[in-house]
Amino acid sequence: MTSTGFTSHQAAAITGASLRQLSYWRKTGLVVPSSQTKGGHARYNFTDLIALKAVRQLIVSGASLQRIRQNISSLLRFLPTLKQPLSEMSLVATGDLVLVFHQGSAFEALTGQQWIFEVAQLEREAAKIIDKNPEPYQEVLNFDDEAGSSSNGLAQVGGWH
Amino acid sequence: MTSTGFTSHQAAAITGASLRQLSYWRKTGLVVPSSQTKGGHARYNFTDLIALKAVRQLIVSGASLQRIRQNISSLLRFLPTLKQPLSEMSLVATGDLVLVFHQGSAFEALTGQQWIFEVAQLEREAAKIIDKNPEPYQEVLNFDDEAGSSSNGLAQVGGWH
DNA sequence: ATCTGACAAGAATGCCAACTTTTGTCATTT
DNA sequence: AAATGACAAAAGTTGGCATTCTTGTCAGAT
Repeated sequence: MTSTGFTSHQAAAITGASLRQLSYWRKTGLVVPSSQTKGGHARYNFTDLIALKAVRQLIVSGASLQRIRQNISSLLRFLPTLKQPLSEMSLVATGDLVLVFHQGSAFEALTGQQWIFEVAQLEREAAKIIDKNPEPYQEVLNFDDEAGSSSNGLAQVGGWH
Repeated sequence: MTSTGFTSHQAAAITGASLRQLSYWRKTGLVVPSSQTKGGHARYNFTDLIALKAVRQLIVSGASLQRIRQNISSLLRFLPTLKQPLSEMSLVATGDLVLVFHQGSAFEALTGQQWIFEVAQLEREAAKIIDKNPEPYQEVLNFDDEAGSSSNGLAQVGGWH
């Protein structure tokens, strides 16, 4: 059985975390390497690296470890269950959460909750409302206004929380 | 000059906010309709609706108005400057910030800061490190491990903050 | 119809002090 | 080379209380 994986040094170099941090996160269970040598030395696999990088990025983004803890372990549980190739996945580590972008939709790493907002939705909503209550002023349907909205539709916000 | 735009009622119905909220947000400057009737009645344009929907979504996502204030006004300033059609844009309103997804990259609405993480980056980093420090254990480059990483690359976290 | 003003409940924020967590550094061990 | 242990500095959290912000509801004005 060859012991594959990244050493602490390598993981630190790749993810930008310090060895001390890796050690502490290991000890406190935030990110535990998926395997280790017979002598007890850490060996991180690539999924571990993803978690480490996410933690590192969250810290850089201003989150505290205690907040991060809520996300990362569930992210690690979340990743292996993904059917689609991870290559099409992006992680966005913001203030204090991790968003997983995958195949055109977004999930919140903590809950797996869907988070993306379909582009056409706000526009459709607007059109629907206008149909029901035709207003005295007529040009309401003309979205090509001074705000820069081009004719082919706009941004949209929506979703279900 | 025809007064185009959405009335308060319409804007409320489309975005899900209450009339009282629209009123308060108007009064406090969070989202001010871009025009109004001679009688002083609000007329929201589509860009305003985007902002309203974003605010609404942030509230639903658990953010407080006071946090939201930091984002929305800059979002409104941000939108009209976009050269690309807004149709290709998505907004993700998370905990307390707005991410603008546009043409494969992400911006934080407040600062316009780039936020997306290129897919190949973590993998490239890993390969680079391995090249420099060839390890005793050899299979480190084999990312097809039990964690579900498929052969065509993995997730990635990165970016510049 | 839509806005404004006024009252009140509920939520969020700021501040401060005690406490806990996180990280660096360095010495020691395996 | 890598992990562990110990000490200390820096940063983050908690709880309580006063203050401020948000929102609903309702009455009145345009």
